[in-house]
Amino acid sequence: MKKKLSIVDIANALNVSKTTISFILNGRAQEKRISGDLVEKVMKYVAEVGYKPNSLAKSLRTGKSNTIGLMVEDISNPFFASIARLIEDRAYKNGYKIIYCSTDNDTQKTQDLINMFRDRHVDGYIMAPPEGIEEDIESLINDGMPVVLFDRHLPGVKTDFIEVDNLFSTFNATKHLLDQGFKNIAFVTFKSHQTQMVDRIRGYQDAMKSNGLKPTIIKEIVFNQDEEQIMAPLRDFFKGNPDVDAILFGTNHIGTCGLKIMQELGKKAPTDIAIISFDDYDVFKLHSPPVTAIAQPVEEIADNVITVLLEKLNNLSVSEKPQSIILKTDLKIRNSSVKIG
Amino acid sequence: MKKKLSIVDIANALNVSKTTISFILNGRAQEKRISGDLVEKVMKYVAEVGYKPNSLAKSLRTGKSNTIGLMVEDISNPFFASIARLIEDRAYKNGYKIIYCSTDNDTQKTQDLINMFRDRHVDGYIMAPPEGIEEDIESLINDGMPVVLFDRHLPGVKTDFIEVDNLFSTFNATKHLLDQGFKNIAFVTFKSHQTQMVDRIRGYQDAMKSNGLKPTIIKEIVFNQDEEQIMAPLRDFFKGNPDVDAILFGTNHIGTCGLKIMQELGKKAPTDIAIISFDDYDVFKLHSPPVTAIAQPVEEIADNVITVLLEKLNNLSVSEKPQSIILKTDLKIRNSSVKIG
DNA sequence: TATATCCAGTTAATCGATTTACCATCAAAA
DNA sequence: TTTTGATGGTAAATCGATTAACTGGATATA
Repeated sequence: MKKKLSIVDIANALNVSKTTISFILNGRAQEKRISGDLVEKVMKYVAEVGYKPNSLAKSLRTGKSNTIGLMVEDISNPFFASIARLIEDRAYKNGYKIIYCSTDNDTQKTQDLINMFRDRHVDGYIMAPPEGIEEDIESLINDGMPVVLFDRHLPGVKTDFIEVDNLFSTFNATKHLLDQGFKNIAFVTFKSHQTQMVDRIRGYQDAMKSNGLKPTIIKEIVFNQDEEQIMAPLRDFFKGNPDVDAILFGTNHIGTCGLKIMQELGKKAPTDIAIISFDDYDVFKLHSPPVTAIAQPVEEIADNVITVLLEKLNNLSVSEKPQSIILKTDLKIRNSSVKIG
Repeated sequence: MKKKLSIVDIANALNVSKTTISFILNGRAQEKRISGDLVEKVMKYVAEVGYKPNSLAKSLRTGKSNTIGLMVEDISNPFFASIARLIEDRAYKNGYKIIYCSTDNDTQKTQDLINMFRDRHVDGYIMAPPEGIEEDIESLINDGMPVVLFDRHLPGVKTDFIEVDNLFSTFNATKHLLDQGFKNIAFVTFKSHQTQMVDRIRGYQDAMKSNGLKPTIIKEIVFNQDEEQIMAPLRDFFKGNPDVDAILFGTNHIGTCGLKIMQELGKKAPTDIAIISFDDYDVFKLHSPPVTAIAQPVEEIADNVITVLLEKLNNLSVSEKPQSIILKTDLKIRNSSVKIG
């Protein structure tokens, strides 16, 4: 177990002060008038022995950790997993590491995680915030930490966020169902007061009303890690509402559970019930017949998130007006929502 | 922006030396004979002002970072995402944070990532290693770092690993197809010399041979982030082999791509071609008809991985014999592989 | 009486960097 | 001759913890 080299070892080996080594390694040689000869000698030796500065020590001194904290609802959800993946790539390319975790939409857990991130001196935060976390986020912002929210935002909190046009997306999807001749359209989703969910429900309601229909069939299910806790109420809903002819699901997860229940009950889409789900992914594409879905622009979201955060990390432009970026979704119309007969 | 409190601030406020504070906070008060009165006073004050030790400074001094580096092939793949999720949960419960990244099975990228992890002083490594990384892993182990591999292992390298019985799994799946009366069975997978893939191919070959058939229809596709790079050769394969009546796919990703191609070409499973894929997930469960799949015990894998790593982190039992844990898979038989007619 | 042991802590070194403040030397300018 | 300025660096403080070694006084033992 060879001991790791420190800057002192380098300094001693070359008979130079560690200050000089530090300046050279940080590209401040010119500014500090270190001779080209010495710079070359040091660089060569450093490369030769493979010396790398200890980043803990560096972080302790400078206060920067080159780490970004990423908090999503659930990293095993394909929507969040693919965004995490894209963010990871861009972050690494820019010299940042990612520490991530899943909040489970649990306020207490999220608070603990924020404390942990804080404690670890992450340089910036990216999060899909749960409810009730406003104060903690504000406190972060007051302490000068860059925070970028995505997928949803916190109404009172002044910070940048990236999300999609949820209201229009479900409005448009509901319209699509109405245009196909469906009337008893239900909206099934997770129970939540988060902005994205409120907007999705509103979109559904607005579309129904604009067609003179009552948007009354709304089923909200409590978020739970254990899938059976979601399946049970969903099953009840299907059994209790036999006259529903179309369902709009609020997220990919609940949409997938819905498909499972339909499989269980032997119901076919779209002949028995037409289906549209928020968040497109392979399950919907490959379902036969394929399921119409509201596709979020995952790459664009990830790109915008990391771009905004990097801007904040680089400019120290503290108090520019926060950006709100609203992206468009794409209603992928597949034949499952065509009314037959 | 309130300044963060340091141990010195606490010491000054209470007129006590910082050493004493440190001992108390680290539960060494008894051992160091600090009076109960003082302990109480310090604890109370610390709780009151919400002081938290700076973990960077702590890590710098102690050499421990309470961080685990997790490297998977691709965090957006459901198999790895769910394992990551489970590991994350257990790690946090035990006071460890996770830094993760995707290797893309790229040796160079993985080397860079290992260096980064090393640089960040992670306390332990969990990885699904790509090819050609043997030396780097050995160097980690020589430096006394705990390393646990999963999903595959590196034959020459002496370290713990957790994986499934790949050979039996594909043997069994192939047998199942043979029992159904299929004869022209193909094995389609990613090109790889990794142990899990070698075993999976062997399982297929052994089963075919044991039935007196030639296991010649093997298609290996180069791993690529860009899905179309996978789809194209796969499409060619389907078109070029019209007499294949069943396919065993080596991973969920390639299985999913296979389903997409079949959808494209209007081929139905199992009437046109029977399908079995390694790695079970929603896409296979919900496909109609559902796809038979080899389910890996994701929770068990994650559990074993983190348990073994935590053992290594706690015991400093340096040189016990490394454990090789081989778990069983479960062939989820669904009707798509029933030969009809 | 001299020495050892127990208290209840404290001093100072240390981890490995960054950064502020300073110091010789020499040439040119006043 | 003294002052100024550039050149090419270095010494020491600092970030915020942990930890080995020590201290001064009271009590117990030889």
